[in-house]
Amino acid sequence: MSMKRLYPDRLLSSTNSMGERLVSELRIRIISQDIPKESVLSENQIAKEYQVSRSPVREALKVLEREGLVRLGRMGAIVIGISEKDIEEIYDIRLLIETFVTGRLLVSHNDALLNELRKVLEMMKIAIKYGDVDEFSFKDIEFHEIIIKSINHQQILMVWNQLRPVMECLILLSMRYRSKVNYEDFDRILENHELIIEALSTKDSKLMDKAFYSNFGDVQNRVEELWTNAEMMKKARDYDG
Amino acid sequence: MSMKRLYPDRLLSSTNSMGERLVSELRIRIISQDIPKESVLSENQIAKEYQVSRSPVREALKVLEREGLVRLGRMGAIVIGISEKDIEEIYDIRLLIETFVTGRLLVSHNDALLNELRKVLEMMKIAIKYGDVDEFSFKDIEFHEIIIKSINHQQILMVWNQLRPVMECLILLSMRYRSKVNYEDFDRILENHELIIEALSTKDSKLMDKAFYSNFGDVQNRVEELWTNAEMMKKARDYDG
DNA sequence: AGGATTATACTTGTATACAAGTATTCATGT
DNA sequence: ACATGAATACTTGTATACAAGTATAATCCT
Repeated sequence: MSMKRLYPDRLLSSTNSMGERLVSELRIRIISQDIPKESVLSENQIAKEYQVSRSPVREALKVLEREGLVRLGRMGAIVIGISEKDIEEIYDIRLLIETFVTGRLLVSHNDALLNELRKVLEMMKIAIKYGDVDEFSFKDIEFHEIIIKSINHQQILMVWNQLRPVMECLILLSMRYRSKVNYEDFDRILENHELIIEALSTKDSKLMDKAFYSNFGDVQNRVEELWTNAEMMKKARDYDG
Repeated sequence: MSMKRLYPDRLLSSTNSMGERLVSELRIRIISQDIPKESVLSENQIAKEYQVSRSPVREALKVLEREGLVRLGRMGAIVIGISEKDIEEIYDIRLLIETFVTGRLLVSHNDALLNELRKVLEMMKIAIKYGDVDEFSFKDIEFHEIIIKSINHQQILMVWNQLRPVMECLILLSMRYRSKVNYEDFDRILENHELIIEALSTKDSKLMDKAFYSNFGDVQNRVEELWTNAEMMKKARDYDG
C-alpha cells in the first residue's frame, strides 16, 4: 500500500492477510468519507491503487458489503457509507446487546470480570494521560467487549463482532476529533466507565441502565456534527497521534 | 454438483453465483450433520467434490465462518456445526429483535403490513394443505421478515440477515421432520401466527409478547430431540417432498 | 529400535488468465 | 441532425498457477 494509511497499524496483528488489512483500510476510508458516498469502486481499480491482485480486494469488498458499507452490483461496488441514522441504529443494537448482557450478569456474580474491567479502565486513564487517543479508543471498546464476552453467549458475541469493526471506526474518529476540540470529554467518559463498574459490582440494575445510556449519549451526541461536517471529518482523518 | 442436493432449488434465485449455491448447500449439510462436526474440510477437497474451482469454495467458507458454522484455520476448515445451546441462543436473538420491532410497531399503525401478513398466512395454509413443507417453512420465515422489515431499521435488518440463513435451515429441517411425525403441529403454528396478527392489529403488547414467546416454544421445543438424534436427522435430511 | 532430519504431500494466500456480460462510445446510415 | 448498431473498454465470476507454510511420512544415523 502506497498512500497514507488511516487505520492504525498496531491494531492489525502481524499475521493478518492482505485482504484483512484492505478491509480495515477501506472501511475507515469509507466511514471517514475519504472515499465519498455513492462513488463506484471496481475490484481492478482498488487492486491497482493498493498494488495487490483482485483476490484480496474481492474478499475485502465482500466483507464491507456484509457491514452495509458498500453494495455490490454487477457493475462495481457502490459506496453506501454511514449516515447519522445508521449511527443511531448501531447504538440501538448496542443498547440491546448490553441490556441483554447486564440482565444476565445480575444473577451471576463475577469478581474476575470486575477486576479485568478495572485493569482496562486504568489503562484507559494512562492512555489518555499520554495523549494516546487511538489506544484509548481501543481500550474503550475492549472494556465493553469484556463485559459482553463474560456471559458466554456465542450468538450475542457474533452480533457484536459484526458491529465491532464499524463501531471501532466511529469511536476512533470521534475520539481523534475530540482530542483536538473537547479534550475534557475524556474525563466524563472515564467517569461513565467507573459508573458501569460500580453498577456491575452493586448489581444495581437501574444504575446499570443509566450508566450505559449516558455512556451512549456521551459518546455519540457530542460529536454529531462530525459526521456531517467535511472539515471536521478531515481533521479526524488527518490525526497522526 | 453431482450428489443429492439438500437445499431446495427454488429458494435459489437463478441469478445466484456458484459460490452462493455452495454456501446454501454446505450450510444445510453442516447443520443437518450430513457433514459431521469436527471434520476438517479443505478448499481443494470441496472444489473437487462439487466440480468447481477453489474461488467459489473459498468464498463459501468465508461466509460459513461468519455464521459460526466452521472455523477457518491455517490448515483446513474445522466444522463447528450447531449445538442445542446455539439454537437456544439464536432464539434469544430472535426474541430480542422481534421485541424491539414490535415495540416500535405499537406506536405506528400500519394496515398495509397487516394485509401482507394475512396474505402470507393464507399462503402458509395452502402450502400445508398440499403438503408443501418447504414452501410452508419459507413462508413462515417471510412472515416474520415482513414484520421486521416494516420498521425500516437497517441495522436490525442486518442482524436478522446474518441469522436468517441458519434459521432457515433449522426451520426447514424441523418442519420436514414434523411433517413425518407431528403433522398436527402445523395447525398450532398457524394459530400462533393468527395470534401475532391479532396482537399487531389490536396493539396489545402483552398479547404480542405472548404470541412470539409461544411461537418460539412451538417451533423449538417440540423437536429438540431432532438435533441430538442422528436417525431423526437423517429422516429430515432425506425428505423429498 | 528409536530419535532426529529430510522429503513429500498437503494446506492456504495471492496473482493471473479467461469467459461472459454490460455500459459506453463511436461510427454509420438515413 | 439523429437514431441505430457495431466496436470497445470496462465489469464481475470462475479457473488456474504459483508461493509460502505446515503436517505427515519416510529415511537416515546412532
